Amino acid sequence: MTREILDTSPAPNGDKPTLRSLAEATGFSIATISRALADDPRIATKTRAKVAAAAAAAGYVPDRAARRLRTGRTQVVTLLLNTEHEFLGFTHEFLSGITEALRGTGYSVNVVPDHVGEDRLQPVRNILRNHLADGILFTRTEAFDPRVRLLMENDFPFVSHGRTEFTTPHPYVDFDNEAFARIAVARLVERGRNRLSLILPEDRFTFTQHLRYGFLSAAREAGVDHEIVAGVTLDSSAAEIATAMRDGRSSDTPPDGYVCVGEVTALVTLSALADSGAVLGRDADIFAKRASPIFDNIRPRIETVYEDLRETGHKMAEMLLRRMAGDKPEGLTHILMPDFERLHHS
Amino acid sequence: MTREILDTSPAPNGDKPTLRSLAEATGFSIATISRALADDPRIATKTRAKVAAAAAAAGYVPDRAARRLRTGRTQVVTLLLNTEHEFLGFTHEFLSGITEALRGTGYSVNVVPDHVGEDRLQPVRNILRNHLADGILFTRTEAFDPRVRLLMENDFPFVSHGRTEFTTPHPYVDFDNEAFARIAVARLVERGRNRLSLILPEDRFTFTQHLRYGFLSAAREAGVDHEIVAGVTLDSSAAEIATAMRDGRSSDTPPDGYVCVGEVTALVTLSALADSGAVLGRDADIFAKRASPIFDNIRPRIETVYEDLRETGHKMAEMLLRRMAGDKPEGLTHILMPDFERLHHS
DNA sequence: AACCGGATTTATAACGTTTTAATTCTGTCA
DNA sequence: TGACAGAATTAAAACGTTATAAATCCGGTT
Repeated sequence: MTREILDTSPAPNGDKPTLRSLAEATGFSIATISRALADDPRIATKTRAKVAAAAAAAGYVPDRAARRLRTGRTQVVTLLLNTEHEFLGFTHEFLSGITEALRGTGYSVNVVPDHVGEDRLQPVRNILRNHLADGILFTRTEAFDPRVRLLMENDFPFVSHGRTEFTTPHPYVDFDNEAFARIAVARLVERGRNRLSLILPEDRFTFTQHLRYGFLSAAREAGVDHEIVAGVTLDSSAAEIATAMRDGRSSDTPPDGYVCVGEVTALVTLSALADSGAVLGRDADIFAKRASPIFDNIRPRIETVYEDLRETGHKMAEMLLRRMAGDKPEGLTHILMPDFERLHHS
Repeated sequence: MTREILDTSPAPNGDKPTLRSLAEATGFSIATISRALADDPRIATKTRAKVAAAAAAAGYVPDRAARRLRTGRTQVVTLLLNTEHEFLGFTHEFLSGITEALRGTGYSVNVVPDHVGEDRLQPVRNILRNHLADGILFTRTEAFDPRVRLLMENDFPFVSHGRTEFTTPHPYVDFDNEAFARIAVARLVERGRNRLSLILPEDRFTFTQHLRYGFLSAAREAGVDHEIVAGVTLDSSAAEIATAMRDGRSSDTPPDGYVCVGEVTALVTLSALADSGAVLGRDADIFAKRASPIFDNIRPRIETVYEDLRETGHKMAEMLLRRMAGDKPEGLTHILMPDFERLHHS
């Protein structure tokens, strides 16, 4: 009878160690146990040691729900992840970097889809309103990204992948896309190319401007012809990009140097060249940015530079940890440089 | 004075609607509000309507921490994700499928790294012990996967990507790798190839056995020579695979038909062929499985079949939802077939 | 010997839910 | 008129934590 009544407690409990069970085991009160585990100096050192031992013996782990309810802290980091387009391998490397940095910190990663076409603010509002996370990471940052504005207004910890043009500083990790574009132009010009072509991402993203500026100014400085392909972006389908490429090839003066910001674009360019009878190295050259090792095995070989997304994710998560711990946003920025070395990434 | 004391509540609250605030607003008790929102038939229909209206007006959303503490349900699904190796695009497509299926269900995805080299059981134990999720998804399933055993013992909801050889049924989604291997062999043989070669994943994974069986039996039936490359697996570094490939090419009777289970292997094979002076279509052919659209733009073209990982993730999440809702594991299995159609995946 | 102050400890009230057991309302029937 | 069953509501406890405010303890003074 009695056991039936007791049995109705919501969590079967079993024997999960809790502050209460530790209190009973050690003879101290729940409050003392709690403080001792937090290493509160008001608790006698000897007591703290005893409690720590008991906790270890019982394998005590604080209940996240209870702590969260009481403190309002979730111990969760949300990643707003674009699930439409991907830079090959982006998601994998990026996410791996994040989980790696968060390992052992007690924080876990929560993935929420971010659709560029829809309202990008909605998931953020949801997180803010219901305190669904202690911090946010996101990608594909826009020049005046509304998410950045909203999060700054609420003084909510976040790190963006990519800069913005807001004057107030905020934590970010970015790749130096301007430097990439300049390097790409320089290398192609060195090879004697003088009609350069570039396909940009959508205008809204900040890095699009960096790429444009780097490409245009380097090309002007070098005094070579150059074009930014119209009507198509990095996120266009492979088929659309292929069509645009073919159109370009059939011009009287087709480009002879291609700067490719993504792997898909690079492959499409490569196949468009092959399909139009042009020979790489003779009729044109390609310089591409890549995030995965596959280009080591693409033939003909093309020159590439590596964007380390694992490192990017790692750095972003580290910064977010600091920000959540209360650090001021000021110093928390990092810019990764194009990497020439990483040629034989396993 | 008084306001200072009131101000010490841990969550600033602000004006976040809660059961209590709804109770005050409507004049009903907290218990009634709770039941009304759950559509409990014991509450008068009129009352339920009033409460629903008030909740909607206030934009009430139940507090996850409180509900979790009370009920023990987390509303979280954990994905054990391999962060070492990746099938190109695997993570992105798979994760997208999962989040898509979970959209609007109130469940969120939590990503926890799974290192095949280390103890794969540890994250699972952690989740079970501390009730960190209501369900688990994982990949790279082994024939007698200890995670499956542990989860079944605890009657904890999960869906594996890949089958096991346990006799007790459990939910899974798998790709028909045996069919893939048979098709690959058949196509290569049709093209007149009679010395086939295959690089397998590590032996521990169930799908390795399916691939092996499909390959060996199809090759025997067709009466062609065949080999499974020794000393190297799908997860070996590109460099190691390349070396093995080159060794194979320099034999007296090099293979003339390659079955490639992953994209990296296919690209390495392609580059090894090119580097050794062999011409695709004349000296050898490749048949590959792919999970991303890039092969449309690889030249020379190779024949491929598509494994839809977005669909895989979607199905797995759907099944997990059913399982968490209490469905029996019996019917919850699904096997995806190799897809020939998906040639121009955007 | 009573007392004081700093060092330790503890009772207790939240945090926002769900749910058991009890209570209050209805209208009906004797 | 009063009792009563059924419908509708509610008080209160609990989930496991943290933190406020109050209560003990102890050695050293007066």
